[in-house]
Amino acid sequence: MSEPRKLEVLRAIVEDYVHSREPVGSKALVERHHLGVSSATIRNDMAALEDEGLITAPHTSAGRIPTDKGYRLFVDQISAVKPLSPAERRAIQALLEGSDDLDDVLDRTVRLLAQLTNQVAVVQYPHLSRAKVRHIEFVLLAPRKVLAVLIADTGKVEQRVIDVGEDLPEEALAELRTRFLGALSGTPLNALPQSLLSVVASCPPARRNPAQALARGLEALATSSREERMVMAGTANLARSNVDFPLSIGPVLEALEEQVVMLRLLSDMAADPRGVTVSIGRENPYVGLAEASVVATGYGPDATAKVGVLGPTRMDYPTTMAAVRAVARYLSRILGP
Amino acid sequence: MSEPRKLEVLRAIVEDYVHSREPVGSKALVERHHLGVSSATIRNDMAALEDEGLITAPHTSAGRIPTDKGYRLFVDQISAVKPLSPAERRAIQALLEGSDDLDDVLDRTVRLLAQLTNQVAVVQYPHLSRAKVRHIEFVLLAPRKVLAVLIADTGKVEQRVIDVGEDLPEEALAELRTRFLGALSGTPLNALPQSLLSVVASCPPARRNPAQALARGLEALATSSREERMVMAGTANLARSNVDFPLSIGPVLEALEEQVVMLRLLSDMAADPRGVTVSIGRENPYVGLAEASVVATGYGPDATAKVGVLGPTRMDYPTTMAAVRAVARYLSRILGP
DNA sequence: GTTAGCACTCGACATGCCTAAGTGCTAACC
DNA sequence: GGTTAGCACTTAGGCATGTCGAGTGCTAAC
Repeated sequence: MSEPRKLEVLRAIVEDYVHSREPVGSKALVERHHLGVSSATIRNDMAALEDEGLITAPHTSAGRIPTDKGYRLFVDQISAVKPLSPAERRAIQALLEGSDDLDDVLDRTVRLLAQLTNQVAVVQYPHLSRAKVRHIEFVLLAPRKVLAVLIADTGKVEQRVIDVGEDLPEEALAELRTRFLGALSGTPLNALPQSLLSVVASCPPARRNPAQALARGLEALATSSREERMVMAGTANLARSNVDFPLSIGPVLEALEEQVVMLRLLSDMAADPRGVTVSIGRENPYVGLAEASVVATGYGPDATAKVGVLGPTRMDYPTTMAAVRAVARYLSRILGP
Repeated sequence: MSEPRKLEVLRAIVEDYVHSREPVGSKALVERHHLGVSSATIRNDMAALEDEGLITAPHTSAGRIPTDKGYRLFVDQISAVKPLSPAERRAIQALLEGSDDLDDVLDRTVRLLAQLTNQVAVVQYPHLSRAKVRHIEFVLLAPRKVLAVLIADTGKVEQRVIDVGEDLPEEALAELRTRFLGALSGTPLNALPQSLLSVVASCPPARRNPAQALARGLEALATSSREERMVMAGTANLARSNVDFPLSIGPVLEALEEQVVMLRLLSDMAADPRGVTVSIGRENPYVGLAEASVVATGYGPDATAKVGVLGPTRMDYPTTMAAVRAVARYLSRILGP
């Protein structure tokens, strides 16, 4: 029994199953792919593959379907990255033009990716570690509530309402604003926490408490804002591939709605040497995604922000991986220098 | 054949069908509801109701189910608003506490509403017509791209990237910023277009073009920003009531994803004397929502922003309407003075 | 206007049967 | 040893058939 042929058989099974979404048997296999052996031989190979936990039979006398482990092997060792079609290239190219706003670019990207892959696409907002403080604004909303706005020179705007704990007259707030702005303008966001300390220290004792509250708020803005938001598209594609989620797409929708879950998931996906990371079925930390796979990769200057696709375990990995990778590259190019 | 009893029969059919999601027949009807007549009489009434297009039979010998028109009559004339359970009241009360950010409040509201109704909840961002300009910031992103940020005294922050059409040195931009800010600070947002005209006019001719571009951008921010955003929750509930969407929930998900569609839909729903507006099945302008109903109402000072629920035509209207109304009231109270 | 009764229709379900697909195993083959 | 052919066995799925129950519409009587 030759080892390479066994892998070839697994590859054929995965490809056929992805294509037909039906268990694939030994005979159909030798017909569709011209392996030079008979179906009986394939049967032996398949039995071996089943022993290794790479494929499984839904019931006696049906064909085999790949297991999560089988997909994993397929993705890691067998599949070749499929080149994109010219039409797809063109669609991605079109993104380059007329790109204005960050929001705008991400929105179009995520829609495009959803359309290319016929699945749910997710894009995380880029992390702007090198950004510097451009402007700080405090707005008095109610006697004790202050809206803090932080504008970075990259164009990112973050806001948050802060409870300063005591009544603060308008003039006092204005004074604090000039103080903060004067000291912090141009500070890189990741250096903000330290700088904030000295600003607070420099405040007169009477203003110390509200200044402290504001500083905490700004710090939270600078750090937590990093990767907390995401945008997605193509949820309707889930419904089309309804069959692929035996139970229901409910849990998947829940996961998508709980953005925290998705963000954690994306962040946890370690960088892969081949550039695209895949998380298959039960490998996913979230139980609702036990029948889903996520294909993701980083983009942007240091590839910390993620872009990815979510679909059924039974997905066309080579094509999806190619699309994700291509989109990430173009995205990096657009957002780059 | 008595007219009031006919309505009573329609009511019973709607209620039973909503409860059991199965066509309801004459015999079951007289058993469950103690109407004082026999099933044969009910059959006559049902035949009449069918002639009027209020109910229909899926096939020859099944019970009847309400049509869109039947639901409409039910909602308009028959149903009584169901009081909320104490638990529900308590859940809504809890919203009042710890309410900080506008984003925060809306997020919690929409989740709560989704949970209360077991359906998809939608909340439109409130329209802030009385807001005034608090601050304007221009950030140079690239040689010709400027990020404009508009901060209102209500705490609303809007941003947009503007192409000024020509290279603009940093100093020139700073000069424009002081000019704009000086002239516009404190201007009500709805008076912004006029004020912008005079600001542009006051600019030296050399700066006229970029100033014009910036003014257009700000104007767009002030007007379009009004009600363009919404937040939603509970899409997973769609999957649970999968059966209720005979074809697929795909089109519904598409409609939800295309926020423009939903925003139009919500805006178009005229105010109803009873406080809650209902749009049933094919009454919806969007074809993908032909099997869905939307229950919505306004909230906030002038009730222009909408909060609502989307679910299958076969939904528990009285309860849903009560929940929407209650949530809208509490929301108004929180955001009010 | 209401009721009882009856013939009729139709979906849902069970049963039995058959076929196609596929497996595992054994014995022969190279 | 690896490969093949052949065969007995299993099972899902399609199909025809029969039965049952729910429900309707209609007519005649109350």
